[in-house]
Amino acid sequence: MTKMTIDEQVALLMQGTEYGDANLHQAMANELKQRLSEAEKEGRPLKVYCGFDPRTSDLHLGHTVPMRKLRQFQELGHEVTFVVGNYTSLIGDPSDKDKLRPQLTAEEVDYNARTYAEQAYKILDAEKTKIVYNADWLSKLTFAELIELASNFTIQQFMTRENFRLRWDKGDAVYLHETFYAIMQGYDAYALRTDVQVGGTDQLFNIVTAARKLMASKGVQPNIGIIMGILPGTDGEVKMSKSLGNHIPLLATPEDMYGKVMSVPDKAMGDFYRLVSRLTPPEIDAIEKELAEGKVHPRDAKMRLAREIVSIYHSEAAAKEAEAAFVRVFQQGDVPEDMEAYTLQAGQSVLDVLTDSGLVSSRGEGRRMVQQNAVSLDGEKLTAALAEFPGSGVLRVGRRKFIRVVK
RNA sequence: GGACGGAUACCCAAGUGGCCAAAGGGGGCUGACUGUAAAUCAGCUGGCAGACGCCUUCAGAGGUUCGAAUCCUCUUCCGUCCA
Repeated sequence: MTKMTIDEQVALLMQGTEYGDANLHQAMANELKQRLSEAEKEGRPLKVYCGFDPRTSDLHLGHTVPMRKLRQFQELGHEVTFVVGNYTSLIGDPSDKDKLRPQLTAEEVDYNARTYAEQAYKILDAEKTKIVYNADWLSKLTFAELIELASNFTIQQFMTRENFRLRWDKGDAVYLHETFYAIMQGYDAYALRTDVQVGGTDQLFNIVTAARKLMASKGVQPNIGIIMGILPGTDGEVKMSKSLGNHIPLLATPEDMYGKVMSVPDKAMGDFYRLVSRLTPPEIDAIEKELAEGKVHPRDAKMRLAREIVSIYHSEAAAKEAEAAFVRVFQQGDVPEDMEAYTLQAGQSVLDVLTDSGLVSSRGEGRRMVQQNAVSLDGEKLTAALAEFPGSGVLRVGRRKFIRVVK
């Protein structure tokens, strides 16, 4: 990447951030700018870190938002540390939930941490990434030290946090150990002596309140918080999450990933561009301007986005192929080029084939699909569930389920 | 430790002896319309059969009853208030 001015760096690094408060945003941007120039004068890179909670091994696009940000720092020549929260995971961060999270076993955390890092290297530059485990320092803290750390905070501070507040007001349990999470995260920042900490809006309190306060009390310069906006799911409404079923897994096939991106509502396109693409602020501004002026069809802007995302996790070639398949199936109403084959058995009814091939999960659902005109063979609607299956061809159920039936 | 209240299908939530496979909403699916977008409209949304009907399901285990998601007992989990 060509050398950017400090202002350009700040613009890039603040892209996609979300502080929920203009003053805080401005304060962080100012501090970042100042810290960048200090570092430049001293001829050192900024130390940047982000903690990852390895509670799942199946990452999706939403998890990559802070990683993307770390990558930007790397490209600007800064030093990135990837902190695996193997100790904090034992507690379970209460931040993004209105419910208590389950605690994981050490083995689960360990397994997840490894697969997490592997997938993270799709985004991060492995050469330039340092991976550390926070159990290395957190497990050594004594009770006396914890008391000292904890004395920086009041119950009131925690109770003003929305997620605790909500639970408190609802009369739900707020466990004492949940408050340790913020303290531990703050201690991470202190232990690493970093300039910048990246995290999602759900980490705002941990990063901006807990970490900064704790660092200050320890006499080190508080870290700057880069608080990333939340990536919405394929519904465009709420946070991407596997449990809500609106996620795009990193391990999705190119076609699937492409299709899922295309199904994202237009209104969420900007968030996707800013949070999970490699485009720079000026490039994104240009796209949004063209969209606003009607020079670009929203569909085409989204196709570009889909291509971009598939390119990151697969390859440019795979993205082109996925796009071709998408155009073929959904824009031209044709069938995919390759699909699974199913061998027709003698005497099978339409319903038999639907269930046996796994296109539907029960005979009831199969009947429903037929009744609802969702089943076709080579483009001909099949309207009798119990009729004998006509013969070989491409069997389609709904918009996106296909199978090749052969004899 | 004491006194209460709760656990219903993917989620929220009604239902307090038969008319309950269980209202309503959300979500999901299908169709129409589209740009596989949004919005909108219509239908579907436990399993088998698809005409009647049968089976499994309302935290778990027993019981009362011709009949229980609904009543009783015990168990598990959760919450509230008091200490």
